[in-house]
Formats: sequence, C-alpha cells, structure tokens
Amino acid sequence: MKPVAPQIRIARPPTGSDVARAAGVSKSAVSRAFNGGLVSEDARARIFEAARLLKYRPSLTARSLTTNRSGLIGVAITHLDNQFYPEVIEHISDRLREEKYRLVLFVTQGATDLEPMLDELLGYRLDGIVLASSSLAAQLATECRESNVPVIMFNNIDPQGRAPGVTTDNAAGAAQIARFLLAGDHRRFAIVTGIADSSTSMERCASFRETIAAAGLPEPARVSGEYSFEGATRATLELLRGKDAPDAIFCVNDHMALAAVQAARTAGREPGRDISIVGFDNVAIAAWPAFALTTYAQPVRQMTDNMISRLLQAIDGKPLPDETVRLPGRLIVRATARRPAGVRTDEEGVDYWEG
Amino acid sequence: MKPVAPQIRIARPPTGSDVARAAGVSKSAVSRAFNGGLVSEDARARIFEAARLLKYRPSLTARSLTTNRSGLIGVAITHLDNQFYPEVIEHISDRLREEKYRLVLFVTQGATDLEPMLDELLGYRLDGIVLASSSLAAQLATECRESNVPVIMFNNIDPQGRAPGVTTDNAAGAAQIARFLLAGDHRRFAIVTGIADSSTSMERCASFRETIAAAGLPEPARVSGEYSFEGATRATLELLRGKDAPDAIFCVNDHMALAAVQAARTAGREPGRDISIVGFDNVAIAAWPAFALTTYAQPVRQMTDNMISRLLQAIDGKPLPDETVRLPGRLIVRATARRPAGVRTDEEGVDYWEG
DNA sequence: ATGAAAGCGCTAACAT
DNA sequence: ATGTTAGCGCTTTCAT
Repeated sequence: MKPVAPQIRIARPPTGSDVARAAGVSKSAVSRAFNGGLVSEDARARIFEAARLLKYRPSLTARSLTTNRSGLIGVAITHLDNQFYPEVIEHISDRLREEKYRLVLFVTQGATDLEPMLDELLGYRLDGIVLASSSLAAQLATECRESNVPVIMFNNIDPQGRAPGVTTDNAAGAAQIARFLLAGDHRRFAIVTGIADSSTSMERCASFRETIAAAGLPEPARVSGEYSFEGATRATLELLRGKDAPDAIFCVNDHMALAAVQAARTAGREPGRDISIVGFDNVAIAAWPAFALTTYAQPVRQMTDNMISRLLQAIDGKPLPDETVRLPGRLIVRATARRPAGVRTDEEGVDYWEG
Repeated sequence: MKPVAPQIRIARPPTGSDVARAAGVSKSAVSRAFNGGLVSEDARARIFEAARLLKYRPSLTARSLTTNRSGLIGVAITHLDNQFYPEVIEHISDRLREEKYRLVLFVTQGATDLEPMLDELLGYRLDGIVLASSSLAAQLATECRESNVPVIMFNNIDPQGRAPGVTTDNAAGAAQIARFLLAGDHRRFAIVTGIADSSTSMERCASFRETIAAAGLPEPARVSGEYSFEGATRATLELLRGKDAPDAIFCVNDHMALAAVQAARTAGREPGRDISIVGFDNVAIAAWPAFALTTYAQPVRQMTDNMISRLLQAIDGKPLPDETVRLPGRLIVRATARRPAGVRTDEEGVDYWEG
C-alpha cells in the first residue's frame, strides 16, 4: 500500500537543468552562459531571463566538485581582542572579495590539539590557508603543505623559514625603537614580551636587545605579558616596583603597550614624562588621545596585499617558495616616549622618526 | 600527433574509493564507517587504518552535494573596528565549532549593493545566515528567507519584526540609563546616536527620550556620531560647544562613548566630574582604567547562545518564528557618570545599578 | 553486514 | 554555437 500523496518537499533551489528547460537549451549552455563561454546572444538572453525568473544561482558547491576549486580561503587567527587582528581581517576580507574568494574564519583557542584543527582545515577543500598568530601555526603549515594545500603565514612565521610567510621587518623595527630610545637618553631598558614561542615576540625582543647591547648598555629586563592585557599590566607593575625601575619599556605589541601605559599611570608615572613606553603595530587605538602611543607601524595593507597575491599565485599552480617577506614599517612618534631630535612630520601631519 | 607523456598531475587528495580499495571493501562501507553506519568491527578497523595511512579526510564538499548540507554558516558583519563585533565573532565561533559548523565571514562595506551580497550569501548553499549590524540586514533577511535559507538577525533587528532576531532589551536598557542619570541629578541631556536607519540606535534613542520626557524634563539634544570614532568625537565637541551644553550624554554604543569621553577631556571636561557619559555594550575596553566607562552590558554570551540554538533548530527543519528575543542586560557603574544612590556590588566586585 | 548502482548540480571533453 | 556524455567524491536506497 503506497502513500497516496507525494511526499511534501521543501522547495529546493532551482538547478541549472531547471533553467535549461525553461530556456529551451541544454545544461551545458547554461553553464557556459554563467562562465563566459560561447553562447549566442539569443540563447544567452533567454537563459538569463529564465535564471532571473527562477532566482537561479549556480551551486558553488557542485561547481567546486568539478573544478576542484572551492573558492574558500581559510584564515586561522587568535587574539581577536588584540585590535590588530580585526584590522587584518578587514584587509584580508577586502582583497578576497575583490578576487572572488570567500573567507572561512577559524578562531583558534589558546591550546588546541593539532588534529581536530587539521580535520577542519583540510576537510573542506580550502583553496588556500592563512595562518595568522596561531601558536601551532608552524606545525599546521607543514601538515597542510603535505596535503598540498597552499599555506602562508602572517605576522608569525616559521623561525626555520620552512614555510612562506609575511611579516613586518621585526628586527629593523625593534632596532629602530631601541635607537630612538637611546637617542632620547634613556639608560635602563625593559621589554614586555609576548608568549614564549611566538616568532614575532622573539624577533623583536632579540633585535632590541642586540641594539642596546651594541650601545654598551646593560641588558634590558624582560617580563612576559603573555600577549594579554592583564598579563601586560602585571608585567609592567612588576617592572615598576623594583628600585632599579626602567626608564623605558618596549612592549612587543600595542595591545600590551596600551596596558602598560595605564599600568604606569596607576603606579603614578606618566608615560612620556616619567617613563617612556613604545609599542609595535600602530593599531587604531594607539592614536586615541587617551594614549597617543609612540609605536612602530606595521604596513598592514602591504602585508595583506603581498600575502594574498602570493597565496593566489600558489593556488594558480605557481609554486610558492618558502620565503619570508619582511616589509619595512615606520616609527610613529606620539606622546608616550620622550622625543629625541630628528622627529619629522609627513604630509598627513603624522610624526615619525627615522634615526 | 598526441603528446607522449601523460599530463603531470598534482597529487590529488585520496578519495573514499582509494580507501575502499586499500581496505578491500566497497565505497559504501567506507562511507558508513565514517558516518556511524553499520560496519563489522573487522572492516571498520581496516578502513580506519587505510584512511590513516592515506591521510584520507572525506570531502565535505562532495558530501554536501548529496546531503544538501554544507556545514557552513554565513556571518555578515560590519564595523569590525567597534570592539563589540570581534567579541561577538569569538562567541559565535566557539558555539559553531562545538556544533561542527564552519563560519564564513562576510565583512560588509558601508554601502554595498544588495545583489552582489546576495549572490555571495546564496551561491554557497550556506546552511544558515547570521546578519549582524549590516545596514541592509533587514532587506537581506527577507531575500534570504525567500530562498529558503534560515536567517537570524543579531543586535540589529527588523523594526517590523518580520524576521527572527536577538537583541538586548534596548528599551529597558536605555530607560534604565535615563533613570540612572535622572537619579544622579542631571538635567540637560543629550544623545549621540548611530547611523539613521539602525534599529538598535533608534530603539535606544526612543526609549531614552521617553523616559526623560516622562520625568518632565526638556527633550534631549541629539547628534549623530554615525557609529564611528571620528563621528562621535565631532558630535560630542559640537554638543559641548553650545552655551546650553548638556550635563549628561548618552552614547548609543561604547565605541562612540569612548570617543566622547576623550572628546570631553579635550574640551576640558572630565567625565564623571564635570559631565556624565554613559555608553552601551560593555566592551572590554570600557573597563580599562583610562576610561572606566559606565555602560549598559549586553549579555553577549546569552545572545549568541540563543541565536545559534534557534538557527540550528531552523536548519533542522523546525520553522523559526519571526520573533525578536530581547534579553535583559545590566547597567555597569564605573566612573564616567556621577553615581546616584543604590549602586550595588556583585560577588565579582562589579558595581551595577538596578534603579 | 556488505556491495552495486543511481544521483546530488555542476563542468568539460568531445561531437556535431 | 550547441548538445551529449562522462565524471567530480560522496551518500543512499535497494538487493543480497
């Protein structure tokens, strides 16, 4: 005994065949019409009209099965509370939209396992992957490459240079900050670092120390701010407590520098007058009047442009060399650090220092 | 004349057939093994072993073609510079991961056309869509629903209630802020609003005005801060310039309130002493010592939980009623507004006011 | 418990 | 310029 009524089905999106039927052509004609193939004006017109009527949109899922392209780029990112990353996401998103790719976002937790992460990243046949600021980024990168998915690292690179990546020239930046502070007559330096295994933190830290050492001054004190606001607050307070408190603190990123500025005030020291604090990133908040943070600006736009271009090339089959591109930034001078001579102003009224 | 050498092909990811062959079973067996179907212990073991060796991961793209589920949830969002949204993204991302969905992020521009947006959203057969803070959200919502894709609005709802959504109870929140300010003996009120067609801004604004009116006090001045930092700065400065300058400013969100606080200082008025400023959202930055912003906290966690649960139910076929769920928040008392009587402290040391 | 076969919506050779 | 055909990698009846 069969059911009398046909099964009620949810209205399904129209397919290319539906359009073909309505327009009186074959599926292939429809496909060609939507992909810039050869179709007569006449047919093309009928096809688009039918498509419009039926509200047809090609299923990108089905398409990706045959083209072997998903149109999806994965972006793995942490520390969304650090304003730098939302800014990065906006830039990436802009570029990707221009290039007709969609952005699949993976907000990675602090300590995640590698495997589940990989299942997520590799299960979808993402066309490419951007690894920004994840602590397991370097490991992820090698795994993904084994699976033949183009990967590129952003702002946090593989220290051994075994994966393609883009960063600001951290060494140059940190060295310039050190020279700036030296020129400002500071003598007792300290560094608030990020998490231990962060390449970014290590590079900036190392270069800063070298420059200070080269000037013949004592080794800067170092405390980890763990890349968090609270961590940096604690770190700064700890640095300020000692009798040999520093007269200049370099925070490895702005997120922590902003915490440091406030911590210093809490401790009764006004940055720029009683103590100098310099950050790295030049996030939007750094320019806020409440902070006026002196900081080294990362060229975010250029970094994302370079990264996406290279990634797309790799997707198009051009092999991506394991090269780390290091782009130069600029030291933006505001008010949280004593100003040495040589500060200049650009056309837009921004003060900067080139040593 | 044919080419002699076969075309060199990039190593392709292994397929279910590869695994089946290696394990000596059929494709269907592999599929069942990976989907909790009926397979003998023996076969299952061989299948997983083969899969491990070949590094096989089922193609979710192909799967979605047959199951008609993509496992993708679209999230459309603007104003990433407003720290509220990165926070929201983190919460959404957490929940989605738990539920085995991936997040496709659409950072919508200020003024985008509807159509390209729709092509993007509907082309991928997204299982569901979250519309947060887009100015065209209400229009997008109706369009998507016509295409049978579950949609839910977040923090910015359809004023006519023709689409499901979640917000904080904006009316209750704004009214409470007004009562708080009234209790603090303020008399000349002003509002810094968001963009004109934002439901959120309108709701908060309307309720605030009603409460002030009900108290028999003159209509608050209103200036648009356009949801931007610069806009809010200008708006505040403008308000402060007049001879009849307000003694209390309600900013429709924290992002603008933070600008207002700094603008007030620029104008020589210290918030909490010379003028009172209250925000809405309770973003992380509001708690920073530099601001200590008094603000109405949105229950972000509950909002996203509610939203995702409902969205997933809709995806599972349970029809989603066009209901706007309004969750209660809490007025967090910090230092930017004069404190009336009745401020209490919770277990975590947070000061709040319930009127 | 297992396999064969059909089909999801599309694209891409290959004919014509 | 257009249609036919054969998959893409998977799930899902339907037999066995």
